[in-house]
Amino acid sequence: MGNKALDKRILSDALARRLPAYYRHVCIMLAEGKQTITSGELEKRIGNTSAQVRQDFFTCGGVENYHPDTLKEWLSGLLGIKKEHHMIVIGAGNLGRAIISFKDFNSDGFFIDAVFDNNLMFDGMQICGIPILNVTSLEDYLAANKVDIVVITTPANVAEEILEKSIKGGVKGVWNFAPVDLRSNDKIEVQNVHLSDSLLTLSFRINEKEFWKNQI
Amino acid sequence: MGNKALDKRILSDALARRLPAYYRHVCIMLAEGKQTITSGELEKRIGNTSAQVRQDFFTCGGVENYHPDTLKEWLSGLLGIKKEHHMIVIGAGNLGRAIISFKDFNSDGFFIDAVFDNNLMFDGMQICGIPILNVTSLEDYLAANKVDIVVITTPANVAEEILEKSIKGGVKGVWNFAPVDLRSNDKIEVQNVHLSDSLLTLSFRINEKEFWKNQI
DNA sequence: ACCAAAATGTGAAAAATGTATCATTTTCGC
DNA sequence: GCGAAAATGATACATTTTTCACATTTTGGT
Repeated sequence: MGNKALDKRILSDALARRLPAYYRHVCIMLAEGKQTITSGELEKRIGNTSAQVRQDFFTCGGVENYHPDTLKEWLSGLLGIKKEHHMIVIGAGNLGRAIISFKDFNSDGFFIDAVFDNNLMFDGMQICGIPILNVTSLEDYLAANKVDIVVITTPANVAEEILEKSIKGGVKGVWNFAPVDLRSNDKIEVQNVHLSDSLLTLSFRINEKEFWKNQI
Repeated sequence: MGNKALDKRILSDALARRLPAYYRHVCIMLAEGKQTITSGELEKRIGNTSAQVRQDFFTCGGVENYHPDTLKEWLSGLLGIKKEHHMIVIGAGNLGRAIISFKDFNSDGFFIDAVFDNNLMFDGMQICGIPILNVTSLEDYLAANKVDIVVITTPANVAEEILEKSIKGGVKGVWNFAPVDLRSNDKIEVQNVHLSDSLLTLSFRINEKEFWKNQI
């Protein structure tokens, strides 16, 4: 067989970041009514080479054929989209509300069941039909309900504490927007987003480009 | 000299993504009143090895010393933080509002001057003191005002069009939150964020972990 | 001021990632 | 249904990225 997926156990971050893009473009092509998808077509749309697309698919165990439905099904399986994911959001600020109002996820089986905040003012209120609960009840909630993913949109100083409680509550993953670097471990997966960092990376690229223009 | 920064011209994405984290942690340490920073301390806080920190600094041309102020100053220079950056946001939806209400950037010289939307209902309104303008006036605005960075929080189908107008308007960078893969070129730098992709990557990691648990 | 301990800068080795190649398979027009 | 053209799967190769090793420099205690 010689397939890397079977002995490596953990696929590279680079690949893990490309997979959702493959899924996204396959869904678009499916919606466009395309009958066939080729690695060359994915190359054009996504920007990486067709060889890389094929290599990625190979690394992931290979797909039966390149029909849009097959590909979507196969990628769904890899990404865990077939299952339902129950999420809660910690922090009812602007970012929290923005994430709740995103409708994109729902079609892929991601559901937000509750929002938690420490501001008593919110008590009993709802956002987009989702109840806002007091964060003091978080542990009880986790004990009583199945929660797969916790979304952290709190300030930095409480993020670590939320992570601890999530682990104790048997949560599988944390989607962290607080500006701290939470770490994955064998109990929980963490995805740090760091919006500010991303803006600084952009600023860096702009700066770098101008620097080289001046050098010539 | 043999310093890579001088002949490579473009630093790797991996490094470009780490730089903001260095900056963030140096700022925290500075606020904590630390007198000295070591590569080992950055290792503990960020998670990558001290060797990588040193290698990264070396690749970027090297820093005079590891005093917090020097480091912050040096990283600021690399990231282009010393200059003022004028930004506008396209799309006054939830995400747009969330970004506008972020106060984190301002301290680093990033200012949001205006918001654009195609919904006439918003005309004349403000968000956090920032005026909402009609998107039809975007081109005129770009011609009349210095805009460094355009933030796209629109639906996917208009993102490409906004990019074109940004290029024509002399904008240096685009921070794109629409679920399309806009590309950088020699006229403009693009940073795609793709929140949904990041959630799917998390889902993939959770799924992958469970898969291997079942295999043993 | 001196010595020991710790930290840095740098080149080179090792590991990881991406690209190119090509035999085999599939598709498509006739 | 046949043959040319195109696309894939898998290996080999090249490049990039990370880690290692260690001479040199800096720090901190006595």
